[in-house]
Amino acid sequence: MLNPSQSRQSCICCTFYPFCKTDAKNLHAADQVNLTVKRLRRLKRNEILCLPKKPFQNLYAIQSGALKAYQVEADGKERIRGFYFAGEVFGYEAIYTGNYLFTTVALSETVICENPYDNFLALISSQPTLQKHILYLLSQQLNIGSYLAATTAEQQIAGFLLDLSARLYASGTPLEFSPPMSRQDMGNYLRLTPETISRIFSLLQKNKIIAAVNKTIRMLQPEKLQQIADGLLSIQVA
Amino acid sequence: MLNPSQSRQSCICCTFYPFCKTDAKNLHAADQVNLTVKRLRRLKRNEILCLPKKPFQNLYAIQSGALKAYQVEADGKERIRGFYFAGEVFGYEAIYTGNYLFTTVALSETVICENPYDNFLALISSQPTLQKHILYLLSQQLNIGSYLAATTAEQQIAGFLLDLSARLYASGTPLEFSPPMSRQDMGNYLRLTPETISRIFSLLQKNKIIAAVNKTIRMLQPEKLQQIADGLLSIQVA
DNA sequence: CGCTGGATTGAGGCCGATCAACTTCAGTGG
DNA sequence: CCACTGAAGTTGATCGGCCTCAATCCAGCG
Repeated sequence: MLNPSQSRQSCICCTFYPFCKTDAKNLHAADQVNLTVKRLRRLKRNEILCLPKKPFQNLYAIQSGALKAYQVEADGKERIRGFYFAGEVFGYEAIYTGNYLFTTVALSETVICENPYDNFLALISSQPTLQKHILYLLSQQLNIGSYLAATTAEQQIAGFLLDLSARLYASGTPLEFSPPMSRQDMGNYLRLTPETISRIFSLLQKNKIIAAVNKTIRMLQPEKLQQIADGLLSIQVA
Repeated sequence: MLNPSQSRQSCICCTFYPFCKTDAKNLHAADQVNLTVKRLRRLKRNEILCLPKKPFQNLYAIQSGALKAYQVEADGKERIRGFYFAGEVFGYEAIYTGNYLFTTVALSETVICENPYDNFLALISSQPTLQKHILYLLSQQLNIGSYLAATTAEQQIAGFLLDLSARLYASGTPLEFSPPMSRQDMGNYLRLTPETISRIFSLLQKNKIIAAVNKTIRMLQPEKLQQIADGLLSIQVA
């Protein structure tokens, strides 16, 4: 599969590349079609990408940055349903309902490629390799968030950190990364309060399992983090 | 989309029909290919369909019955990751990892259509309508289990019941259905104990919101169930 | 009829939520 | 550069919902 650890400032590092070329020299007929309809967009922090009940039209390939998708529940509370990072695609859920379900905002400066679904269908029909890649990406989405099924807070948080490190691909070592979302957002997503997040982060630091300096998290003992996520290890309180 | 309320004893009512015909009179070239590889299988109750780490090869279209997919966690406990009913497709998650992740067993007598993935890819490449339908089904899977994000037990259970009623399509009214899984399985899936499931079922009955006779559940006030799922209403304890 | 496993009901304990105080930090303007 | 401000993060004390453990009930079945 594609290597998402590269910089994603241009199409050449997009998750759809090389199926969705824009280099003029490489254009085929199908790419020509594609070129006319897709559109690069740059979102500022907190800028809204889409709103719920908006008719589904586009899939979005994230080139850099991060998105958060949330619903406003009937009781008025915000509930975060997912985060989307560079190399991933947002919008699949809306195929089923025909409308976007979530309010989606950029967590930081974010570059996305807007791809109309009709065009997308035509594109993957003409390119079996791309079709396979798309199904792969969709399958990935089905697998994300498995740690949400965990029962204890420390299991969920450990799983979340491991997931982040795998999906964020910090430039250097994957053991160090900067979550683009607030503790509040983490807690909301994991159905935990920011207080609980904070407490467990503190315990993880006291046990030298992670180190948090500024906004950066370094995993000192990822294997222990995995054990915690698996329910094989509990954090020492003392 | 297809109407899953029909009986599903033959291909004519499969979720892939009419894309995946077996009627000799309607065979096209692509169908011929398909005919040679797909295979109907009948599973007995508790019969295992697939095991974790088995290389991914087939997608399974469920014609009748129900499947439960679970993992055995590192700590040895069983954790149910999903239920699959007639008209749905099982196996998408495995595309990403290349191996099946779950132990999958039949909850009752179940008829499935085994479809090799390579053949599946070829099939949908040749049939844009089917491709669209597949993406629709995949998107549906992404939307299932949204009630798992709820915070309270009664919200989750109410959401689960509404989900069941929509996906089980009981022959007569959708307000009455028979969950094919035990309380234990429900609780495991929702991260609740069977005791909690039982208690809340009792409360729902005392409040005349549902009626449970034998294994059958009848929703007396589905709108209240929806309100509970949405966090707008709490069950009266008295 | 008794056996067996699931379902139900009750009593007490623990984990995470709630509420509140304090600290840290980013952003702003003097 | 520093003071001010408001939001985010941390830490502590208390509360409540769900889990745990246990007893009982019940349906299915030989």
